[in-house]
Amino acid sequence: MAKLQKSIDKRNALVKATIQLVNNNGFHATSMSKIAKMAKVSPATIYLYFENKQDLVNQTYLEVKSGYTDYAFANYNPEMTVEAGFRLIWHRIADFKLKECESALFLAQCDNTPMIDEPSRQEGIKHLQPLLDLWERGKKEGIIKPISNYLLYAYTINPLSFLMSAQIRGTFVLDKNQIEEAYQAAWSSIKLCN
Amino acid sequence: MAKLQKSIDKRNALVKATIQLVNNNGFHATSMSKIAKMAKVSPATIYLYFENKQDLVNQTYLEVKSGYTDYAFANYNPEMTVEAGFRLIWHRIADFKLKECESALFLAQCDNTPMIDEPSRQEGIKHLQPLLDLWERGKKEGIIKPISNYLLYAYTINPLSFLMSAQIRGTFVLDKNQIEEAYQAAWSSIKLCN
DNA sequence: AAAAAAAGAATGAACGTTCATTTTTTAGTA
DNA sequence: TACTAAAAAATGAACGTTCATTCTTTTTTT
Repeated sequence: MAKLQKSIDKRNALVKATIQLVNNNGFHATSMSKIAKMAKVSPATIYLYFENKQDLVNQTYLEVKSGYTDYAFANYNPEMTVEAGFRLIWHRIADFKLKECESALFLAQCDNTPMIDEPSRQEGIKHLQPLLDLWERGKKEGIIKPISNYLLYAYTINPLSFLMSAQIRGTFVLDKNQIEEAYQAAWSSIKLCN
Repeated sequence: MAKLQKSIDKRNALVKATIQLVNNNGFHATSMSKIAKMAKVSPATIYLYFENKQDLVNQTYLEVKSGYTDYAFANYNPEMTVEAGFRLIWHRIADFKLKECESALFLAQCDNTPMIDEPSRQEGIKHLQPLLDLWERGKKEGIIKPISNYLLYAYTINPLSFLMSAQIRGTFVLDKNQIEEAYQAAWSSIKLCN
């Protein structure tokens, strides 16, 4: 196998091991030696690919985050109507959170603890811009309530994180019907009509 | 000072130190000796009040959680109409999350990492029952959408956690107007009317 | 044969927890 | 009330372990 491919494989194994260990045991119980063992690599090898533990976690976060936003906007086109665009993006995000739950769970943990440093967190937020632009357009066109983007996010996208967690914890299953109900709840919370 | 009071004070200091350290540095960076130092106590003393670190964290979680639900339902009365009851509980929860943000931030971290063990987590959920009962009544009366309580929670209560985090991170401030906008978003996402 | 990648063993520091001792509180006696 | 002895509470130092990271050597690739 080519050297480069082997390197990529090893790096990916490390990133994947980090995600799985943090998901199952929490960041506090995820040590470098456990990551190394799960990735079938020497602890010392990690330091050929990452500066230190913080760097490993930051890079893992950014990789997962951009996988998420790439998926969310993959077939979005800014020419769409506001409602169609929102429906599309919302469903892509729902899809991602429910299918790629390993990634989604990891992001939920990162977003709620200080395990990620602030620069990486800021970097991760940038990728959501197309959705924010869509919302601004929706407000101008009088289709979406004229409220802060934080509110719009809190009431349409953030609930999906909670539902994903509940689903993983096994207390609840989101079927197709419920996803549609969730979409209706999201849309009715932000649409402007009477 | 009475012996009992002194004990209570010390226990409270330990619980408070745990909350503050976990909030500021994360669970992974919160050690027993740091907790002891912040509570102005010897590390050994912690073990007079708590079995071990996990027990300290579990107990802290349950204490904060019941403070939260006590506040939420303090002036709620099951005789109220569905809409009035919901409005009241929602505003109490919003109040708590924005004023007692130390507690709220701690709970948000607990709810998104495996730092709390499963029995304590289950215990913490029980206290929300009055809200679930209210929702069931609302569904029967045709006032609230006939959807899962998980969805109702995700779209009305959970967004407040996100807004609280954003506010603490300083990227956003929720004023009185915005709280009312948030309430309208929450209510319009679950109320039943064409 | 030289260079790069990977390894295991070793590092000091920090961890959660316990131990032996000291300090504080309590309760009984004068 | 003042004194004292037993009990309880609290301590700092020390325990064995594990941590993140580095060092030296071996293996693999060029």
